[in-house]
Amino acid sequence: MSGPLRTDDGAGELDTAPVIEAGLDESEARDLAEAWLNEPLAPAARRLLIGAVEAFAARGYHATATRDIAARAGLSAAGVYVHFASKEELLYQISLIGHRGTVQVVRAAAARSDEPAQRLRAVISAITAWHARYHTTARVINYEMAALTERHRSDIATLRREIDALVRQTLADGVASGAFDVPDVRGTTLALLSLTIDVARWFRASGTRAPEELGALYGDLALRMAGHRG
Amino acid sequence: MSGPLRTDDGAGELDTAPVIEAGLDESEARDLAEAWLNEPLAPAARRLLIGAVEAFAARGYHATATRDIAARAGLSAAGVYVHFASKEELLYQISLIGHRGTVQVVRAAAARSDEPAQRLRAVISAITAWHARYHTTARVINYEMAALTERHRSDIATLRREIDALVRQTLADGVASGAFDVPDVRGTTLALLSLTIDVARWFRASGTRAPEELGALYGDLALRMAGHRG
DNA sequence: GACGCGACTAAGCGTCTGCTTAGAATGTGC
DNA sequence: GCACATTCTAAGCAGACGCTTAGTCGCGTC
Repeated sequence: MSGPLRTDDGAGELDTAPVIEAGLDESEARDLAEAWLNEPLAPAARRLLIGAVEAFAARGYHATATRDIAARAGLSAAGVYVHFASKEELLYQISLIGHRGTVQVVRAAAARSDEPAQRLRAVISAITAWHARYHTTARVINYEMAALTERHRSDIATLRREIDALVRQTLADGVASGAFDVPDVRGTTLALLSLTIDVARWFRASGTRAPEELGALYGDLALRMAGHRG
Repeated sequence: MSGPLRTDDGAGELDTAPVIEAGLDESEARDLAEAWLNEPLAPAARRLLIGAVEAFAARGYHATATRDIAARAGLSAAGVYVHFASKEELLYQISLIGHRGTVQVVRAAAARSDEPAQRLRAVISAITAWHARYHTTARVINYEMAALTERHRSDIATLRREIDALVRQTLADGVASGAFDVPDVRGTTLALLSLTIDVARWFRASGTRAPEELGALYGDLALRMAGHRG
């Protein structure tokens, strides 16, 4: 079986070991930059996804030619279509895998504490660090959604809604317990997620701030925005 | 003289009357959506810029054909090149006019008070409201910068640096006066601007929040992020 | 009413696009 | 050593792309 990936292949969920680094060299950094892609795939398909992420992030989906993606993966122009049904399917798979990774990171962070303040800090700093570490992937999945078909876009929207609901609930819990002071829970949720998503736009690996440092800063800012009494 | 707009035409600065609305009807809303474009231009050039903003915002720069922009302006495909030297020049003019408008709005807001807390609130809520009201334009000028030539991109970067410097200075002033508690001024400035820019990504005119309401919310959040003692 | 001039168009240039087709190469099972 | 499936490529199709060219149109000037 196998053949090119098409939408209706329902792939199961996988365990993602959280990636933690400290003082890594260049080849480790490169491995890490591709660690978002933890699905079991044919080597050529994996190379295509990685090449597509790099190209889409650098030039945008529409400005990227399938020939360029093929070349990055060491294939001829036609080689793409052995593994993926279309250029859009490539984008969809990147978006799906990327969003699944984010959701898992968010769930893991939320599981660390039931206390609203600790949970909010953990969740926001985890999303922030993910967007910083995998900023190329994050750029593609956050800014190229318009290039997806309507069907695919609504699949992705479902995953995004889970993250939104978790942050909103954490704020609401904190208000209920008296730990937070939030006059506009909906608007503040929007602002918090907005803050973390925009990291994908400006973050450069060459900058001075490590993903974890940025996560810590944003975790603190989130507590301030929530009016945390501490 | 005249002829197609090219980069080396140095156009002077203009006064932009701030646009304030309350209870507007549909045609007023449409006028308002185009109020970012307050330069004196030949009617066809104006229609081209407006059509280009709509098309670029909806589909992205690279996915937009010059034929589509021409059609929106009621011209033939070749008509574009009577007024603009290239598709990139069209993007650059949009970016330039848009950024000039933002800078003026920021300057006007900053001029309303010397007191750091009031100034921060005024500046952040003004940038936010601008990004919400002119969200189509804001989307183009914030997310299509990579499509500009290097020369044009660095022109735009100069305008953006002014906004960044003003916010950073306001935070630093507040820290110096004891009004703010900001452990990381550089990082908090980044977060504040990030918050306002991302409005362009998610804001829809059909949503429930008016630009000014969102500005007020974000102005309050900014004071919290700055650790304002109030 | 001839002239000049800027605004505009019909047609088309060379190139690039996503994707298909027909077939070669490679590896596996028996 | 033959059959089969899979991976891949060379070649190319039909259409779209940004932009140019040659020329028409309508208007203000004298």
